[in-house]
Amino acid sequence: MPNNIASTIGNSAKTLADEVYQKIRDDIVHGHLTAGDKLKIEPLKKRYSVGASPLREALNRLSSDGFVFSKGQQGFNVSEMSLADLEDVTNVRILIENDALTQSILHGDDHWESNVVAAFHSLSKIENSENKSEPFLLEQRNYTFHNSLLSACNSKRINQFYKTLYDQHKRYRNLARGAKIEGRNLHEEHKALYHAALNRDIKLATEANEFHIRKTAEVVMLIKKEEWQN
Amino acid sequence: MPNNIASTIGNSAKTLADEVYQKIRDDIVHGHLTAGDKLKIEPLKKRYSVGASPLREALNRLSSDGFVFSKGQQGFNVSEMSLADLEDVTNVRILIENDALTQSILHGDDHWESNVVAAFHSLSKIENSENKSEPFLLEQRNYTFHNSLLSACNSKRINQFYKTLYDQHKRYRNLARGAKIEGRNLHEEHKALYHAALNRDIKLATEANEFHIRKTAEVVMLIKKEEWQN
DNA sequence: ATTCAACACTTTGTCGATATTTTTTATTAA
DNA sequence: TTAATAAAAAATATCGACAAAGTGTTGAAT
Repeated sequence: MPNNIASTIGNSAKTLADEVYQKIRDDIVHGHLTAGDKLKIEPLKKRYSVGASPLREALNRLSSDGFVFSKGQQGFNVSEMSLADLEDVTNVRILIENDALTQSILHGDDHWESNVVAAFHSLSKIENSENKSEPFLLEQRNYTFHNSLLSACNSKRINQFYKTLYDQHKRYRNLARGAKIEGRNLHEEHKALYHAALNRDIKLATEANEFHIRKTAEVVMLIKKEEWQN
Repeated sequence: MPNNIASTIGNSAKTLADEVYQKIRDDIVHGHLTAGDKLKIEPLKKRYSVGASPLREALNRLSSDGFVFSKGQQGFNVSEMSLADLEDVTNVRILIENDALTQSILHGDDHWESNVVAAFHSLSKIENSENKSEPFLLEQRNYTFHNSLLSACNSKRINQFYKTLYDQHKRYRNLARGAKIEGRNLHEEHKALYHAALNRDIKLATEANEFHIRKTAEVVMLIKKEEWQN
């Protein structure tokens, strides 16, 4: 019967390695640690206020996930970004997410439906408004919506892989933050996906999902084309 | 200019953590470490003759891959096996492998073809013979054949995920080793897959692949049915 | 300019100490 | 006896210091 705060608020007994794993992952996804950066142990110890052991454990997990790469005896680096890699994340994410979506549509019950409805409503509310002052909130509700759609997929592996792919894609998406996008209506894309899913139309829903993901990737490609000399 | 043996034979500068990762993974796949086993640090240090740091780093990577699970502050355990999990590996492996196979058939060149031909020939040679004295050799050539089929898939993520899924499936397959299988002709299944792939018939090839994988899973289910109370 | 050797830096791995947590055992009260 | 509680033991997670091994660099000699 431990009566510390963590055990009363949440249930998860997180280790330091878990925490620093999440922090570094976030920093990579949001670009605070940029592609190719060398991840030296000593500076990181100070930055995240942990010892070498949990740090190295976190870096090992991140390299399994593909956010970091380690080679021989040369330590760790933040994974590189490239056009080819963006294409890879995009294709694999579509494959995995469309499978999850299909499973969800097949197995989703009333509870699933109402979650989707609620998430879509929350997202619509700030998508429609002209007030773009809350990019964090928008990102959060965007994730909640997409996640609700897939939440009735009961494959442990698909769910885990999907989360990794979502964040890897988000890392690319963050490169294009603030870019002016011509002729794109995000809300309409979400709406199409939403209605197809609730109508249990697998073909339409997966097509809408693929379109949505590819569009996002295209925006990034357009902006980074020259930098990646393609 | 290091002149140790490793650098002359192979190229990869492996760390102790890399080595112990592979050893533990092999021991799990081959059942030397059985489902649910507690992986205590001290005994493992002696068993693999390494210190705690590389050991914990290996265990962390294995838990990312799903061979091991770690919860809160309760150390590491070998992942459990169950009917539901076998179904999950099977389904996800089919999804991933069929995508890889499709990509391979689309992009495979002459070199790919000749690799497939060679691997199939090697496999056939020992599959046809009555001599079952070499299960290790058979397993090796089986892997080489399947791998050659997928080798023209150029998605880094699919390739990595596929290897993990193959080993997780192999872990289940090993449960049924030596079981008498009625009415199954492995060679015919491989042959169908082989010809469809070389004929660039994606539909036929992926169907043959799915059939092959499901058949394997069925054998395991049949044997473990009661034990898993289904 | 190229080669080679000495140097510094980084990473990897080991070990031991410590705090925290979990599990087990023992004890007590009903 | 059973159940609840307290104490003891074991295991885990973490840190810091140090040794070993590898990498890269500098600079002199050819």
